[in-house]
Amino acid sequence: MSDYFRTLALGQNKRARTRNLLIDTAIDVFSDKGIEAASVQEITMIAGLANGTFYNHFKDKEELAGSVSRAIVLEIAKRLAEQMQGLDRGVTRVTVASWAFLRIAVANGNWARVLAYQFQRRPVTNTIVFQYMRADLELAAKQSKLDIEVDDFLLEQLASLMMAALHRQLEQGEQSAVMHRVCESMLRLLGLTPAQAKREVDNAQQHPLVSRVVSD
Amino acid sequence: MSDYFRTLALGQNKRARTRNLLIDTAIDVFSDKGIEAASVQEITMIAGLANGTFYNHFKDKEELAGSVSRAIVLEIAKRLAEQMQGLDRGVTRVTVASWAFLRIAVANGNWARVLAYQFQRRPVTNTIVFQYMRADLELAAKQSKLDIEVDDFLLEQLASLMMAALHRQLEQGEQSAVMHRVCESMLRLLGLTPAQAKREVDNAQQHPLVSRVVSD
Amino acid sequence: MSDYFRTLALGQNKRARTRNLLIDTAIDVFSDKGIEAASVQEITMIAGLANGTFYNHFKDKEELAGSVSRAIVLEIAKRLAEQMQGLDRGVTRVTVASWAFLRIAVANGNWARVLAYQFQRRPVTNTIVFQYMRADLELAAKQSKLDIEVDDFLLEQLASLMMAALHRQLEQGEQSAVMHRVCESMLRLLGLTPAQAKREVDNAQQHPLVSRVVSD
Amino acid sequence: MSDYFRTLALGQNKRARTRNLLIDTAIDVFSDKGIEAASVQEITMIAGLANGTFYNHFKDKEELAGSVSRAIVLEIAKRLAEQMQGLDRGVTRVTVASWAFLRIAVANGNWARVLAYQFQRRPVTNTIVFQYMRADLELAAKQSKLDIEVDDFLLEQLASLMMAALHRQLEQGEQSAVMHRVCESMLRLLGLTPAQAKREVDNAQQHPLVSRVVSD
DNA sequence: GATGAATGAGTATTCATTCAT
DNA sequence: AATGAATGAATACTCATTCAT
Repeated sequence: MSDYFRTLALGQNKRARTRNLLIDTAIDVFSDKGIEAASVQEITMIAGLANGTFYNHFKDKEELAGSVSRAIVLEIAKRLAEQMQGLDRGVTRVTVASWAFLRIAVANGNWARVLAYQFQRRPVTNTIVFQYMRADLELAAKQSKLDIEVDDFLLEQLASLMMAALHRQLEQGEQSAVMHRVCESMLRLLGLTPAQAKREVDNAQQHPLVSRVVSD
Repeated sequence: MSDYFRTLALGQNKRARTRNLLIDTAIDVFSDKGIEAASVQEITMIAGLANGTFYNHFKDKEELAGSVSRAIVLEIAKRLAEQMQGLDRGVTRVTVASWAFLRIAVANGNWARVLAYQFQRRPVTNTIVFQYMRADLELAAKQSKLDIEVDDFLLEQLASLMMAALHRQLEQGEQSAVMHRVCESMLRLLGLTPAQAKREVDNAQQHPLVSRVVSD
Repeated sequence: MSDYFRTLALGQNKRARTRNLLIDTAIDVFSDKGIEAASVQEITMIAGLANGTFYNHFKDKEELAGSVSRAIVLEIAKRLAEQMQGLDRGVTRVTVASWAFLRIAVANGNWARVLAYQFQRRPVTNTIVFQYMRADLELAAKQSKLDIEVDDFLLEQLASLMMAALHRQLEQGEQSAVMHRVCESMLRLLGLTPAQAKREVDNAQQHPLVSRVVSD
Repeated sequence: MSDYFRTLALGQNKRARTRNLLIDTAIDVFSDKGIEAASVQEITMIAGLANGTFYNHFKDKEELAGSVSRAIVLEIAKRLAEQMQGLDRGVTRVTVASWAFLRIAVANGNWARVLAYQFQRRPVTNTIVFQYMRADLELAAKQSKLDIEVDDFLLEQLASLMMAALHRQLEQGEQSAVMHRVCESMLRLLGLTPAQAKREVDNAQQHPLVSRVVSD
């Protein structure tokens, strides 16, 4: 059973610990049977809490689902932000961030599943990660004179490609080939030629965020 | 209220007529509140039928959802097949078919919504339309020496782009700009340069399946 | 699938043939899942008839259940009557009849099951077989000066012993040991000593109705 | 309305009290219309509880039926055990226990009905009462050199005789004659002569468990 | 803050029965 | 006689939510 967020809250007060226990449990249950099919009762039971405790922390399942995805995305964003500080080339940033995002999500199988479920329900493009992505895209567009319009629809298209990659890997296990390919697709979509796209992705693969992940 | 499939069944026996009435009603209800949230009771009530009648025609809601999407996709495929007989250029076929598919789905607002809901639940790439798409892609790859691998994952990526376009138009109404753009994206993803992609889509827009639709 | 009663009705009119088809089918379904759990719809479907046809022949499931058990019991009684004409010793008649009844019922596995189910629902002691049984008991009581009172309660006790034997054999297959034992129990209940009871049953086992059955 | 088990739970926590309220109510409803025909809704309504409360205590009606019969049988067994401590003669124990069991069940009219219904559904011979019975039978067989084989089938035969007596008294009211007679039958079945059986039952009738019951 | 028993609306599903064809 | 589509009452079961302790 996941204990990621519970562990993060170890030093905090009881309220925070119980809340994160619920989030950890929800990640497991959501990823197991989907968000719709999961019931509050099952989550609290598995968490070893009483039924009513849930409502001391969340208004309803919807709020929980939002908190869960936000917590996951925030956690991934935090790791990305730390390591991408040096990069100042937009295209590289986009490529490395996409690949690393997928990698981290899939490495935590349950995170990927929950994000995939949540993406079906509400667009993810307004999450923090995609706000960073938008900045990187604008940087890349300016630097590389890309033939694109950086707007919501572009982000949605890129996001849906990433989700297609998540789905595929949830069925077939983590595969760097899938990530390589979807990153190429994203760059092609941004206007790079197949050859350029391939070269960019090959380079990105060298970045610690990506390569280290591959090896561990 | 939709009456598309009911109308198709006008000449047939009562069983077929009731069945298609249920399908028409389900399209409305599904598109209104989603497939999960829709209840059998609501569908039968709106259809003006008794609760139990549903189960004379479908095992459960899942079977209905499958029948509904299949009926819609088949209907779209039928229209496409008729009009695309003359086209023998792979890239053109892919472009026209994608645009026309989107156009027909969105023109029947409820069809698009149901397909979008169903796509979240099961991959649509094994439906008839995507079997045609695969053939066209193989043709295009050979004729135009595209740098792609025609496999399931390619289809899934293309499908997810189309669904992104559907979603967008469901929120903001039918827009040829959105379709133009997503078709360009698809072609870029197949390896065409932005300029080539734009030219292809501009040409496709002249095809009756696309332009006529725009006008009706 | 059973076709016993259908075959009996081969020469008769269509009404009789359909009716007996329903009876045959009901025997199968009743014996498979019990009378309560069986549904009219399942019976007609398996019979290859339309739903509504049932009600041309029976008022409801209860009437069918009655007809089915009556048909079975009558059929068994007919076979017994033919072969027991020569016997004029009451105790022998009771023993042979009981054993033969059990044997025939169990040999038609489905008959035994249906009788067992029906016995739970209504006392069987007013069926024709038990009317014969009563006569034989009275004969035996007079001839052998048995210390019994031949009344409904005696018949019910004997019937419940026979049903216990049926149940046992339905679980474990036909076993002459079970029949031998339950017949001894019945005779003990009628006041015979264990030794007498054993002797009577040993003799009864020679009777064609019993021994022939054992061999076929 | 029964309140036997509710009363037993008076000192316990609310959960136990509600549970026993459901058991008491179920005894009434089961005995009124049978276990199959009873509905969960009716039971909760009569108990004055909400529909869903049922499922906080029992998985389904089947589990309730099991709990109800177990509670009844356990209660009867408890009373028997207390009062039969002095008896060390197997045949007497069997006779007294059988008679007392029947008497207690019938005195609580609804208990007898529920047991009769449940017996039709699952063999009762593996309940606690019949485990005691088996021990007593083995004792009796050794002490009195009975010509019997103490196994499941013997218990089933004896149980079915007892149920025949229950049925009879449910229709016609409690009658010591019926009990006297079925106890004689049981002893005959164990190999006693009619005269011995009668004497044993006459003696057993003097035992407090039996005679006191008769008087209260 | 946590508990957990109780609630009751909501949903799926079955099935005997009717009746027009 | 048979058909079979339609009915709708009946029932089981789930689950978000409340609230007294």
